[in-house]
Amino acid sequence: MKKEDVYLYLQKIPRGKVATYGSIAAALGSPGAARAVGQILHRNPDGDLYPCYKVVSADGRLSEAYAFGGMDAQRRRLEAEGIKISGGRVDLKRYLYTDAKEE
DNA sequence: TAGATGACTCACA
DNA sequence: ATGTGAGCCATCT
Repeated sequence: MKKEDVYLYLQKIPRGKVATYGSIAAALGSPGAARAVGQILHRNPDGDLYPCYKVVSADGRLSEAYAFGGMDAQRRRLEAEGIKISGGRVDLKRYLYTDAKEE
């Protein structure tokens, strides 16, 4: 799994949808590499170029350590796409996107 | 090159 | 519901 793949995957997520660290890792062929995805996003070179705000935890929770303004900025971006945030979480049942690559 | 770290996730108590 | 322990992978020291 390469960080480029993660960046590409992020750009493939349609507007109004989100993905979890685990789903991304799995879609890239490395289920269980959720941490690697986290690291890649953490070392993200350009948060404005890659929609890392569309990535949430397996429970739909946002990241407290979001590198570009924190969970607050992340929530605003998600809501801007029509995604409702309830209690700091999103409805994965409605917004989770998993139809990208599947190798 | 080896060891430690972390935007994770799952299982169990 | 909360706390702990283990597995996973890319990057940093």
